[in-house]
Amino acid sequence: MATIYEVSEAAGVSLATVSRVMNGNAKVSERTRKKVEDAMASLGYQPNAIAQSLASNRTNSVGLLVSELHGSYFGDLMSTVEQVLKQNGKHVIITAGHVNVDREHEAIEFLKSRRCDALILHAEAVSDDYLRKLVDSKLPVVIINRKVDNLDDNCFVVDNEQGGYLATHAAIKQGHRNIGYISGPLFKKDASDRLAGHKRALAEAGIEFEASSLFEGDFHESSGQEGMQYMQTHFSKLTALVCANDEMASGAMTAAREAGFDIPSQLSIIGFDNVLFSRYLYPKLTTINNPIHAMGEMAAHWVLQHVYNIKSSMAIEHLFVPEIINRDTLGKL
Amino acid sequence: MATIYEVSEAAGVSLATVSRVMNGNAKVSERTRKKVEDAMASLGYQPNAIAQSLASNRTNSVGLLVSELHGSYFGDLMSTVEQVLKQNGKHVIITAGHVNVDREHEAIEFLKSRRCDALILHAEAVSDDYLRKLVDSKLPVVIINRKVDNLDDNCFVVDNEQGGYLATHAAIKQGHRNIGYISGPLFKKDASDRLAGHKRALAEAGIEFEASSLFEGDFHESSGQEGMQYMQTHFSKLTALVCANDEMASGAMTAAREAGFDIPSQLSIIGFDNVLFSRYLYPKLTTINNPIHAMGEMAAHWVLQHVYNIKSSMAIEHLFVPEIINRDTLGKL
DNA sequence: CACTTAAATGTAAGCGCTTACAAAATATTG
DNA sequence: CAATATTTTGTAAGCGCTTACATTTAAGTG
Repeated sequence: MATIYEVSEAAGVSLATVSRVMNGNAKVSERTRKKVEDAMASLGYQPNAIAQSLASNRTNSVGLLVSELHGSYFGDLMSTVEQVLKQNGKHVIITAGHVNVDREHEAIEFLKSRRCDALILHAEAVSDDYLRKLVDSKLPVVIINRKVDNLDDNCFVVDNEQGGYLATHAAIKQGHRNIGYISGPLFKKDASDRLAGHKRALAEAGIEFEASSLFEGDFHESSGQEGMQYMQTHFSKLTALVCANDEMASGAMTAAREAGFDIPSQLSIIGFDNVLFSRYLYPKLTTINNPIHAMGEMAAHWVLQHVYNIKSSMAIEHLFVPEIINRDTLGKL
Repeated sequence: MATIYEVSEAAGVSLATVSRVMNGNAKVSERTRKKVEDAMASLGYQPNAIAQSLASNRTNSVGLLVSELHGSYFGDLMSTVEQVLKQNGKHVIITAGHVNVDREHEAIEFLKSRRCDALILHAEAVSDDYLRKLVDSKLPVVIINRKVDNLDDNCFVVDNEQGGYLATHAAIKQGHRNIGYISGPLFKKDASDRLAGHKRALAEAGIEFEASSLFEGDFHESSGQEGMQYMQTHFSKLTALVCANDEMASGAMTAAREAGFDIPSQLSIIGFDNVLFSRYLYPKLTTINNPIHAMGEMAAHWVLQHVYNIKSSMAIEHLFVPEIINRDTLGKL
C-alpha cells in the first residue's frame, strides 16, 4: 500500500505538497497539483485514515450507539443517521449497547477511544450523571429519545407522555372504558412517560385506573403475547388494549387471535412507534407515530452544524410531537 | 485526555513499560504493574485506539458491509456478527452499500482506509473481478450470500436454488399446479438462483413454466403488493404464490387480503428467508429458512481463526442448506 | 562471592500523516 | 530592474502509541 512518501517521490514534490492537494485547503499551483494527482492515480494511492486522524485529531466519523442492531426502530434510526452524514462526507461507527449499563458504557468508551468527532446516543441504561459528565468533557454528544436535565440542548425526544395520552384517548373516543395496557420496562423513562399519558387520558374521562389492567412487558414481541395472556386471566373485561410499542402490539395480536378474538370487532389494539412493519400487520395496526426518522435526521444535522460547521437550512427542534395513525385495529365499541 | 506519557511519568516508569502492562504481552513485575495501573486509574487514562492502530498496524476492528441498515435480514446479520466478534474483543465497523456499485465501492474503500483487519461483505452490486482483486490484495475478506468463482474459501452461501426448489415443491405436494412467482431483481444471483429452483420443481412435476406467472419485484414489501396485483390481472388462475423473500410475501398477503382472498383457503403463499417477523404475520408465514444467523456466525468465526488466530471448536462450512418452515399460509388444494 | 543466565525495564526509531514556520519562486511596483 | 509583496513549496516537529534492541536488575550456580 503506497504511502504519501512514495507519492511525493513519484511526483517530485514534498510530503507537504501532497498533503495539500489531498486536503485541498492550501493553494497549490495547477501544474504541481496535476503532477501529484497523476502520481496518486498511478500508484493507486489511498490515504491512511488512521494516520490522518492521528495527525489532524479529526476522524470525520461520528459514533452512533443504539440498543440493538436489529429491529425496525433502530434500523430506521441507523439508516437515517447514516444517510445524512454520508451525504456530507462523514462516516458512522455503529455500536450496540443492549440496554445494559456495562455494555453501553463499554460501547461509548469504544467510540471515544476511536476518537469519534461526535457521538449520537440512544442510551437507555447509563445514568443521567454519566451523560452529563460526558457532555461536560467537551465531546459533542446528542442524545436521542431521552431527556436529561440540564442537557436540553443535546436531547431530541418525542413527547412520550402525549403519545400515551393520544393512544388511550383515541380508544376512549371510540367508547372503550375497559382498557388494558401493556407497558415497556417501567424503569425506562419513555415507557413510564407513555404510561403516564395513558393514565392522564383515563383520568380525564373519569375512568379509574385499575392496577390489574397493567402488564409490564419488555418491548419485545413475545412479551406482547404474554401480556395478552395475562389480560385474559386478570383483566378479562377489556375491550381495548394499548401497547407501548408496535412489537408488543404485534405479539398481543397473535395471542388474541389464538384466543379466538376478532380484531377489532371483539378487541381493539393500539400500538406505538409506527414502525415500518406495522402497516403490514393484519389487520393494519392503529398506532402512534414516533418520528424516529425526523429525530435521526435532526441529530445528524445538529452534528453537522455544531461539529463540522456545515450549515443546513434545517432549524433545530428538540421536542417532537407524536400523532395517531388511524388504521384498522381500533374499532367502535 | 491523558496520554501514555503522562501515565509513565505518574508511575515513574518508561513509556514502554506502560505499553507493556496495557497489552499484557510482555512480562512486567507485579510491583510495577500495580504502579502503572494505579496511575492509569487515577488519571482516567484511556488509550488512543487511533495511535495504537497506527503503531501496531492492527485495528482490532473488522468491516462489515451490508446492503441496508434496516430490514430484518440485515438486522439479524449485523447483530450476529457483532455479537460473536465483540465476545472476542473485536469491533465491527458497519457500512451500507445500498446495492449500488459506486456506493459499495466507496463503502469498501472506506473500510480499507480505516485499516480494518478483515472485511465481511454482503456485496451485491460490485463485480466478481473486483472481489477477486480484493482478496488477492491480501486483505482477509469473507463474502456472504454470494458465490464467486475461485473464491470458494471466502464465500458463505445458502443453497438458493435448492431453497427455491423446496418452496415450489412444497406447494406442488399440496396439489397446487398454478403457481405464481414473485422474484427478486433477476440480476442478483440469489434471486435468479431461487427462480431456477422454482423452475426445476415445476419441471420435475411436469408443469410447464408460464412467463405470465412471473413478476420481478425488488425484494421490498411494496413490490409484493404490486406482484399480487399483477397476478390478478395476468395470472389469475393461481392458487399458490411463491415469493422470493418474506418481505414481498408480506406485501402480497396484504394485497391478497384486500382483494378478498382468504389465506390459505383461497390462496397459498410461501416466503423465503424466515425472517424474524414472518412468524408474527397473520396467518403465520410458511417460508424457507435462510440460515443468516449461522452464516453470520460462521463468517465471524472465520475471521477470528484466520486473522486473529483465535480458534474455536466451530468447523468452517461454506454451503448452508435451506429448509422449509411449515406454518399457516400453505394449504391443500 | 564472582560469574553466568534470565527477567525486567529503558531508549529510541518509527507508523503515515498534518501543519507551523522557513525558504524559494514568482508577481508587482515605482 | 532592484525592491517589496505575494504565492508556492519545502523542512521538520509532532500526533500517541508499539517494539526491536540495549541496558540494568535480579536470580541461580558451583
